[in-house]
Amino acid sequence: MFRKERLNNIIKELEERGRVNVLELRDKFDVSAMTIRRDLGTLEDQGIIKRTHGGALLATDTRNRVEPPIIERMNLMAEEKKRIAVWISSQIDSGETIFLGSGTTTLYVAREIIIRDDITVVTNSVPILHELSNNSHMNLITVGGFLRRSELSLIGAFAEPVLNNIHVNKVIIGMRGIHPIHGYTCEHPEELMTDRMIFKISDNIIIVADHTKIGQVATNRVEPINSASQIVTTPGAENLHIKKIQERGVDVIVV
Amino acid sequence: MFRKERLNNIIKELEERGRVNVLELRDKFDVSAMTIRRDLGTLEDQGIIKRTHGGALLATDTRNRVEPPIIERMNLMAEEKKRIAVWISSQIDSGETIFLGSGTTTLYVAREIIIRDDITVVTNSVPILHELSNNSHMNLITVGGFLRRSELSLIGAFAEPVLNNIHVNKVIIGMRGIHPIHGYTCEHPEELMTDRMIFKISDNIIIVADHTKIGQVATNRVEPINSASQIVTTPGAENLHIKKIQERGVDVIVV
DNA sequence: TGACAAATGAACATAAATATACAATAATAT
DNA sequence: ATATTATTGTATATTTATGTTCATTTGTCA
Repeated sequence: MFRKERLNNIIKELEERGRVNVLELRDKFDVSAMTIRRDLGTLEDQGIIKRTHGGALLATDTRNRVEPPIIERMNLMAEEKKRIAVWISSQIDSGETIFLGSGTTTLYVAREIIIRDDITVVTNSVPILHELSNNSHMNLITVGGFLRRSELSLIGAFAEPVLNNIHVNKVIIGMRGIHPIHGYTCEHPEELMTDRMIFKISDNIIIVADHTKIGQVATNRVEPINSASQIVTTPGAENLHIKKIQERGVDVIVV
Repeated sequence: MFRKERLNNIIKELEERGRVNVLELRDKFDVSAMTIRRDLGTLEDQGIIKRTHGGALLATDTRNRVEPPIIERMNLMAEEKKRIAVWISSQIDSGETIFLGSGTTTLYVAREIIIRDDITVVTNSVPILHELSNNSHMNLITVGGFLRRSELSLIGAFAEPVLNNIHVNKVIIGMRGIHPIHGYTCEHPEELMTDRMIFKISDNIIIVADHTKIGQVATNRVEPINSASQIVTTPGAENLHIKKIQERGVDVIVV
C-alpha cells in the first residue's frame, strides 16, 4: 500500500468515525506507530485534521467555518497589545467620542473600555461592533460598507458618506507599516481610501502598533508620518526609527 | 477518549447547560478531579470559560451583559420563524442581492442562507452581520448608523446615505404590526424613517411575520399595506384579515 | 465572626505518547 | 551507474496526560 493510499484511508476513517487512534491505525495498516505519527503530522500540516495525544480528530471547524486572519492574529503579541490597550483606555476622557479602527490591537482596546458608558464609539470593525453591542452600554455608531472578510472590517464607498459627516475627539487606529520617511502604510489598496478618510475625521489621530510595525513599509501609503499626533507602541523598536519619528513632531509612547 | 475530545465535550456541555461542575465532570469522564481542574484551567487560559469554585461558566460576561430583547425573542415562535426562514431561503435566486432587516425572523433567514455564496446580502442588523461574517462566504454590505440596543439594529441619519444609493432584488423585513387598513406599523419612532427608506430600495418587498402579528397595530405607521408585494406568515391568523389584505393586492403565503 | 468541609493548586511520580536522530531500503532522477 | 529523494523502522530523549498527596484557599453556616 502506498503512503497516499494510507493517508486517504486515514481521512476516510476520520470522516466515518470522527476520531482515529495511533495504535489502532498501526495495527490496521501494519506499519510502525512512528509512520502513523508522521502521517498524522502530514495531514495536520494540510489542515485536514487536528492531532491530539494518542490520535487525531477532524478539523471540522475549518471546513465550514473560516477563521478570518484577524482572529488568528489575536494571539500574536497578545501581551503587548493588551498593554497598549490598557494605556489607551486610560487616556479616554468622559464624554468623548472616539473612532476605533479595525485590527487586533483596537479589538483589545474595545475590550478594555467595555465598562465605560460615558463615551461614544464609532467603528468600522465588525468584531468591535459585536463585542460592544453585546457587552457594553455606550453609544455605538458604525460606518457602513462592504465587509472585508480577512479583517472583518467595513470599507468602500458606503463608508464614505458616514465618515464625511462625522468628527470625533480621538481616532485609535492600527497601521501595518510605520516608517519615519514612508509614513503610514497599509497592505490592501481597498483599505486605502477608507483609511485616508478616517485620518480626516479628527485632529487627534493615535496610532496603536506593537514594535514589530515600526520601521515596516507596506505597499500602500496612507498618510505621511506627521499626520498622526501620537504613536503608542511597545519596547523593542529600533531607536533610530523612534528618534526620527519624534523629530517629525509625533509623540511616541512606549508602554 | 483523547484530552481534546474531553475539552470539546466540556465546552459543549457548557454551551448547552450554561454551567459545569468539577465533580460531575470527573464522574462523567471517569478521570480524577485534578484532571478536570487542569482541563478547566486550559479552557480558561484560552478565554473560553470562566472558572468558579466548584466548576466553571462560559466566559461570555454576564455581569455587564444585557440580553437585548431581540435575543430573548429568538425562542418565541421559534418553529414558526424557522418555517418562514426555510421558505424564504428557497425563494432566493442565484446572483440576487437581498436586504435583510433587523428582527428575529430575519435572523433565522440569515441562518438558513449561510451556505449560499452566490448572493449578496445587505443588512442593518448586527446579529445578522455577525452571523454571516463568521460563517458564510457571501458578499456582505452593511448600512451604517446608531446602534439601537433593544433590536441590535443600525438606524438613523448615517444609514440614510447608504440606503439612498442602493437597490436590491428583494427586501426581507419583519414588521411589528400588519393590518389591512392601518398597514405596516412599528413600535419605535426612531425606526420609522429607516424603515420607510428600506421600503424604497426594492420593488419586491417581502414581509416576514408569524401569525400573531397579523391584525396588530403598533404606534408608528410605516407604509400602507399594499406597498409590500408579499407577506410570508404562519397558520393561525384571522381569515378575515388575510382576505382583506389579499384584496388589497398583497400576496399572502402561509407556511 | 470563626470553625469546618469542600475545593483548589503545588509538587511529585509515572506511564504513555511523541519527537528526534540515525539507519536502511526502495524508488526516482541525473 | 550514481546521486538524490521518499518512505519506513528503531532507539532514545522529551513531552504530555494523568493520578496522588498534602498544604492552602474558599465558601458556608452555626
